[in-house]
Amino acid sequence: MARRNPEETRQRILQAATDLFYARGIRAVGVDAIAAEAGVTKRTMYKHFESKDALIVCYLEARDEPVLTGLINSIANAPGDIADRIASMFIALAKRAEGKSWQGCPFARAVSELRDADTGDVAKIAGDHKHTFEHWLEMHLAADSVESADLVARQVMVLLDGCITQLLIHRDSSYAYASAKAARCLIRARCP
Amino acid sequence: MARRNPEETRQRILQAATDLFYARGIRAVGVDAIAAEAGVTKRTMYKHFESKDALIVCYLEARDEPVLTGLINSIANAPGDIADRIASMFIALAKRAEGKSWQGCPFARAVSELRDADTGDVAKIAGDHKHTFEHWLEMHLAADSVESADLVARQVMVLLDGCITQLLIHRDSSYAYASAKAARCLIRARCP
DNA sequence: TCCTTAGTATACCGATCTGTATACTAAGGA
DNA sequence: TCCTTAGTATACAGATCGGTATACTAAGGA
Repeated sequence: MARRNPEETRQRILQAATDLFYARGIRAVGVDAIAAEAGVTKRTMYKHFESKDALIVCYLEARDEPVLTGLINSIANAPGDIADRIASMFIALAKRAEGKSWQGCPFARAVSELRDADTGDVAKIAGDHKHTFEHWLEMHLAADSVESADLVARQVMVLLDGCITQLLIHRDSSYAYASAKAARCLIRARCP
Repeated sequence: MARRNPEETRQRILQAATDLFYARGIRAVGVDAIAAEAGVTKRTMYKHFESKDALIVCYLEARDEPVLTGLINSIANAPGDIADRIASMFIALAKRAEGKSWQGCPFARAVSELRDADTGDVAKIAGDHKHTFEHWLEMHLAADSVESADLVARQVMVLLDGCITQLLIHRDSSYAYASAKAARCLIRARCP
């Protein structure tokens, strides 16, 4: 089976790492398991990624765009004003969290798990990801003439990650509905 | 050094496990490191705890009361009405999160980290802990005549864990201030 | 005095961890 | 034809993992 497209092989390895890291946790998954899942020898894996740490970084960097796209679509494709549309994001989240394969936010979980090692890189990737979405929210809130769009965007970020944590612990979608109501309230209300 | 108080030895082991699990993560810490930190041989450790899994469970169960006490005190000892006092909890959290030893919520991190193994036990302990505090909040909100105290308590829980996640990722206390304002708004506002 | 208790010291088990070494194969281009 | 490329197969190194076995010591109570 030689002479395959190298880029395609690289993607298969990255996909295997993504599936396993997300499902079981980063520290819980060994490189042997990743290579086996990708249908590739460990030697080939190390030709494409110099170490497990590098693979972890690539895994997180690769999640940035699809996760953002999913969140943004759940807002952009919803009806109503900006408050309704952001509330819809929480409802969409509740639906996804019902599936067994849903395991929360890969960025928050990576930061939770890797507390001493290369926390620097991981925290930066996670922080950039969260900041990107916060900025997107701020712009869209401002476009709908919401006052203090920066503060409200930040509060929605807090609600989002809090909602994810509650869903992961309780597996009870009513936390998403409470979060949706809170978001609507914070976006619409004129708070002192 | 024989003939020590067994209960005191057990506590020393549990304290070492607590320090290491919280600082570095549960999967990242080996039983050898815990025994060494406790100044005890591995053999002694296994006389007090039958396995690492049992030690993990004891670690989490032992965190329940002190964590709750800390949160409750940061509310009970603050001035103002219930909205002000709950807002103070977020400010106190921001202060604690400035310290390097602060690493977020031990329960949420344990659930994040242990996704396949004995997730059952761990998720139950974490869920009970969160529910206990949510119930405490609900009672105190109701005592101050806040409408929909159950909903508002749930929303404060979402804000709390979201705030912790943001603080852990960004290490930026302004997220706590935004959370405090959100909590005040949700407690005081009459939302549709 | 003797036995139980609580612990130490040390060594080991098999498994798994990240990572590397050696040797081979099949596809395609010059 | 021959060389480079992309990969396989297998084995192993050195460390660490959770957990156990053997043999010993020192403090107290009966």
